[in-house]
Amino acid sequence: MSEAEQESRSEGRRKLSRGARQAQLIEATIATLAKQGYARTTMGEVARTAGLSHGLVNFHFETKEKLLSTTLVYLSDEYRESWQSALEAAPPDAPDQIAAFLRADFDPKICTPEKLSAWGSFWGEAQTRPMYQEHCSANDLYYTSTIEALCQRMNDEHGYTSDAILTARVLRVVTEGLWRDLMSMTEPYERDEALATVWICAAAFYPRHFGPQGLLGA
Amino acid sequence: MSEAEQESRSEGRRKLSRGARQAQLIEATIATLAKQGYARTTMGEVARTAGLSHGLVNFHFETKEKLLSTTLVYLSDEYRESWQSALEAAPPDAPDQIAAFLRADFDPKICTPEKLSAWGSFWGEAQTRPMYQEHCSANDLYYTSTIEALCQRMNDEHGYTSDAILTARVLRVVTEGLWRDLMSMTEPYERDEALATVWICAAAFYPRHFGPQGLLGA
Amino acid sequence: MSEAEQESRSEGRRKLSRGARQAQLIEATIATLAKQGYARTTMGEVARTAGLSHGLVNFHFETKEKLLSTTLVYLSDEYRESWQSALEAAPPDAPDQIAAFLRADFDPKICTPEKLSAWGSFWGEAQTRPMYQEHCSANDLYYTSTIEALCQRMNDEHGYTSDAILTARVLRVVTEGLWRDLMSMTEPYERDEALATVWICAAAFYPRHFGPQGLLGA
Amino acid sequence: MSEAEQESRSEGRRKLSRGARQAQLIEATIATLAKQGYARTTMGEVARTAGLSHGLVNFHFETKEKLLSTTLVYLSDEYRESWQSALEAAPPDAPDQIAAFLRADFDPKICTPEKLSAWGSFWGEAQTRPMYQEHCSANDLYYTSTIEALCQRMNDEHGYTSDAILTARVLRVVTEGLWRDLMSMTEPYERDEALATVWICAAAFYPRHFGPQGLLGA
DNA sequence: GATGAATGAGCCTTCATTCAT
DNA sequence: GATGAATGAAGGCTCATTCAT
Repeated sequence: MSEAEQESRSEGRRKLSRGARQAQLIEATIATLAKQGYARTTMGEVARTAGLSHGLVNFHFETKEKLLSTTLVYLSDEYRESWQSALEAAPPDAPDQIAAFLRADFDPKICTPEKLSAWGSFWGEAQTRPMYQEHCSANDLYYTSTIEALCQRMNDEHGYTSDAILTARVLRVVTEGLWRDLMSMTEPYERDEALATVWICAAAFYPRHFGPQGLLGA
Repeated sequence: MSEAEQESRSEGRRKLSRGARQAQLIEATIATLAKQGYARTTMGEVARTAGLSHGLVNFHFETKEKLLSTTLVYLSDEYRESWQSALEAAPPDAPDQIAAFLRADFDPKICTPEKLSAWGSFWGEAQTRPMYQEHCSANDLYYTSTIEALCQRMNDEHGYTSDAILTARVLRVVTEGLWRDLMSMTEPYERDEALATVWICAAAFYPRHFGPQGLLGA
Repeated sequence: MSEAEQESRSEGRRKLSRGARQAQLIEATIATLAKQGYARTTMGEVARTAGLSHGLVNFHFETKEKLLSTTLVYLSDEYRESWQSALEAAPPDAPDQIAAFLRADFDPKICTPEKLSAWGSFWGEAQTRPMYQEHCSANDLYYTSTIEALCQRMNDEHGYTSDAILTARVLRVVTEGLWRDLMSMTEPYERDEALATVWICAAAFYPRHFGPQGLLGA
Repeated sequence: MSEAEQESRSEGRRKLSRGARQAQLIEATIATLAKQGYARTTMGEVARTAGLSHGLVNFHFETKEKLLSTTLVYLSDEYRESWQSALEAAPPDAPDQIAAFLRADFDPKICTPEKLSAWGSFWGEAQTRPMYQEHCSANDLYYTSTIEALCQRMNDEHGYTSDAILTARVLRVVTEGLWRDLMSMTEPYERDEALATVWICAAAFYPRHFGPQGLLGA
């Protein structure tokens, strides 16, 4: 990105490879969605944000819908890759995996105000629902089944008894809800505090591991 | 609504009081937001949904923004009144109050797919944030401080020790997140299951009162 | 039209009934097709020709295609009505009917440079062929079968022997070809001379009736 | 064309002589005009049809207008050369010359659906009239004066009395009209039948030569 | 009050043309 | 010669808003 940015600031006329321009335009789309909202995200505004002509956006993406769906796929895949690699890097024990999961959701690379706002645009706009289903449901199902399996392992391997499906759902919606706070509040709390909030929730369900005495206690 | 509906079906030309027409148009706005999303909610579509003429919407609301902000205020106030009266009707003890609170959030009158979708439109659309702040922040602050006070009373009066602010936040964002599930899933679970989910969350924090053995156990 | 013209020249703001505005816009479309050709006939140009805003064209016709097809239907029906009433007004004998037919094709109301040019736009543009088929083939088939029947009657009732189908086709394409001359030549001959040309063609096939000695001789 | 086709199928990158590339692009332009019509004939579509890159069209023709006018000149000259060599190959007597003329108009090389459609695009499009005048009027005048002279010779040398100018015009517009039938009908008659039609027209004017008993009778 | 014709700003998209590579 | 990225004018269409009736 840094190269693309530098490029757009200095000249903007030089030719760039297809991939580099598309990445640049996806960045501009995320920024525009965050700043203007879905309804006011126009091709012209995206082009202006990128410092390019509006014709170029169509040259690379053909339609507005393709630009938006590509952006959504980009966000969705980046998010999946983030928590996947976090899980791989963490110890295999269920509590460690859940801890890595929660930390990944509030990773500074993923949990930026811009990206959260862009997510919010897609979530809120009824017309994007088919698009969302088409491009994100696989990732979302994967996410849900992964955390459900981990909650089940907390019961099987660590002696907890809460309903795994519902507990997993709570952990997921708390994360989403905290994201919504971060993106919509005029003066939101810090990412750290959001992580602390989901942590006390995990502690409520799994006190021996996430509570003050637990090894994973904040 | 029944009166308004009857009206629009039979004649649509009879003069109606200011208030009745406005209510009719707000209903139509909610329905349109839910069906089309924010970006495709046009004055014409609202008028068509209401079975009224194009110009009449402007006659009653002057601008699109006023129509939308009035609709938002309507939703926000209806919601506040719902949980307020639920609290008043419930026993004054903190656990009963919290239980009433949670039940009110999934009351069939409030928690309809249409209204949830309309909420989602306002939440997701960055451009509505100033409008949301202006019209809803008072209600939202009231909601937050009420539930925070109740969580504090759970500590003070019933011997729990969780952080009241964060616990209240968890209960709020779980509710919001479950709403989002209900509005966006193609085949969402039932309202009952959503209530059960927030309930096990409350049980995790307040096991003696919301857990299986508690008097309020589902 | 006179009222509409007067209207558009003086004010252009007064409201007009749906039908009157649509007629005015169809006139403007014909004029634009004649002046600019199909490819440069834009909604904006039609609106400018009519002295109205471009939004109004969409208000009345929704799409450019509907505007053009309505215009085509208008031309096609006007033409059919013209020759039909000419046939009705003429004596029933086959030569008189054919004579009336030919005269109708060069009637000053039908055979104006503007309308001929508009016809030419539809004929020449491959993309309008489906539209033409849909809206004009019935009228065209009616035209063809009528003149074929008359040519057959010339054989049956007046002792000629030429192939009725082919003769009818010659009369039709001569008319069309003369129209093309009138619309495309920089200095075309007069309508009278066009009529004289088709007449000597009829005389070649039916000399006793259309020739110099015939009662219908020019 | 075969060479150009082979070229574009195999490699498309090999350097080709200026003339060969231009011929290839003219063929592609004719094909595009026939398939898409004038209004939708774009540089990109021509390039795609030719299997070449976008920029190459501009490299060879500079502007769209030059591409189109070159194509028109190509068609016009090819047509003139066709009937000229037909006249040269035919006996010098006037009836033979006229017969050769008519046959040349429906020669399989000239009278293809694609070329007729391309002609139609130029005829119908008012904006091309200046271009047509500039590039084709000489050929057209030559055509007209040639056939008028032949009709005059039919009177002078073979005892007919019809008006030579008007008869020549009839023969010309019948040909043009038959072409229009061939290009626009969904299920047109065969080229043979078109030739038969113009033949009976000639027979009507010159029965002793083109009629059933005439030496040139079909 | 109520209707719907009328306006014009703004959007998405197409496309001729230019030009760096 | 040849490619394809890049530009910007222009077109079709939508829609909030105004206003005569």
